[in-house]
Amino acid sequence: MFREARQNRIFQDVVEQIQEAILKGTLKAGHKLPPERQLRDMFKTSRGTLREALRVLEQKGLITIKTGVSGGSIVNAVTHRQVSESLALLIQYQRVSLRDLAEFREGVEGIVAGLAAKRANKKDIEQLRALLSEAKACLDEGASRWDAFIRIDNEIHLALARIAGNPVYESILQTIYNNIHLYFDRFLPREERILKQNYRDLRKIVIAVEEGKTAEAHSLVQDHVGRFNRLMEKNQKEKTD
Amino acid sequence: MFREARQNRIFQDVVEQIQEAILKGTLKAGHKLPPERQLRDMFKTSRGTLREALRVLEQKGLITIKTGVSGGSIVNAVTHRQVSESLALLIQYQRVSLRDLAEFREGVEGIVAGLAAKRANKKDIEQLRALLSEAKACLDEGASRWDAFIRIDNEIHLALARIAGNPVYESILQTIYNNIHLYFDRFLPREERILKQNYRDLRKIVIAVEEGKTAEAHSLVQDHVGRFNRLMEKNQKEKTD
DNA sequence: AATATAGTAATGGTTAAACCATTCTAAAGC
DNA sequence: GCTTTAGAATGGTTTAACCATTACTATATT
Repeated sequence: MFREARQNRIFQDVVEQIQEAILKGTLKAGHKLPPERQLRDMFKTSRGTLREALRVLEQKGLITIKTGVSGGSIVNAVTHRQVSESLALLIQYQRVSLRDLAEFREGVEGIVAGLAAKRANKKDIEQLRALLSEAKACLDEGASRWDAFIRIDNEIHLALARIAGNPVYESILQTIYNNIHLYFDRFLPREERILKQNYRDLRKIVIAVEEGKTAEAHSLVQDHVGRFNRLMEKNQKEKTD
Repeated sequence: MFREARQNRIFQDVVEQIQEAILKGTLKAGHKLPPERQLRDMFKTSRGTLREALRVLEQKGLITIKTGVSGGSIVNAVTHRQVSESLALLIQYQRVSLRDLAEFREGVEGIVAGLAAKRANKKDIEQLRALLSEAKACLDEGASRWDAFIRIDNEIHLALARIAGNPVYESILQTIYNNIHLYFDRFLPREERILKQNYRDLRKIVIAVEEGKTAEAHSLVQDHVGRFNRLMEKNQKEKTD
């Protein structure tokens, strides 16, 4: 299955071989790698070195490691993986300001909405409609479901990214949404008036996508994201004053 | 300097502590961590576990490890680091098509150019002008410097991203340019006519930025990137036919 | 029979001590 | 003064053992 390891840094060679196998599709998502002690023999190396290699692969997001019997290293799907630690780190440690993120989202999500309007098929529309009615339901149930509403709101944005059909946009926005909740939790005002406004925005957006109106979808999303961002920014100012 | 390690996965705890110190600025870029054997004592763990932690930090791009006396783990700068392996992996293994990347660049670089035109100061303009005359020089020296010309072309694009003043756009575009050369090398036709056209594009773009014409900068860059992409795509088709 | 409980084995996580490989520095020799 | 060589400091690797977690199975209890 694998070559014997060579090179200065043996673990690096092991990483490359396994990565190669995963990315070339020899090892498919969901497959389980042999146990560490067996891999050690296959690569003719020591367990410590092999574990350093697995650590790197885990950090790259290529495998997930579980303990216990029937645990082990499981191959992750290559697509849809987070575009990365690094962007996540930048966001988490706020080297990137809320304003920066907001500006980015306004620009990029506008483009994505335009593409989505151009490319949505019948099934995509159905998904958007389903999310929309979930959102409505949350809103009707009152304050207890507001967090669920916000989650669905995000899902609609990510659905648009998927529908846009470009994995670059999709993975980047996914990374951003995976981390932006840090800001949402702190600065997003939970008021019915605001959430209802959001719902009306989303509804208009879905309709524009459904009717294939690219320019309208673009500007609607831009406005929606922009309004959202200004709200958070105002809230941020008030909290830090 | 550090707490003693705890948690299920000890190396994870070590990673977090060192990462915290780096991102909070306690450990500054260029600083050297103590040798492994000393860190092992500080964290009251074993060298193997400690090395797994260092491997993770290295993979995250937070430290660089060198062998030999006066080697060791050196802290990297947090900013301007690659937005990541993952996007890089997607590009390198061509899970992302040239078409996807092209579409992304057309959209995003257009936005960035608009922002740059709005925000460029005198010094920024000087930098752009300098790059532009370097590019001209390469072009005049003929075919031997064409690769240098392409490099400078990329630098101008990245300069615009920096001038736009949003680290999110900047790091993402940097990651893309760090990897896209794989496509350039294969599919970019080296013809004087094309490079000259590129130079004229760049010149117009710099002038638009200089004069603060945001909309013009936006559409010029979009056209420039678009033309470039169509060329590569045509070349890709011919080569794979 | 259904359900708890305890045992068992497979797997990753950790430790320890030694040795190897690389690289800088300083002493030795010319 | 230059070159060569020896030493030491550092990361890289190996080995062998033990610990911790978890799924499954056999047993005991109801």
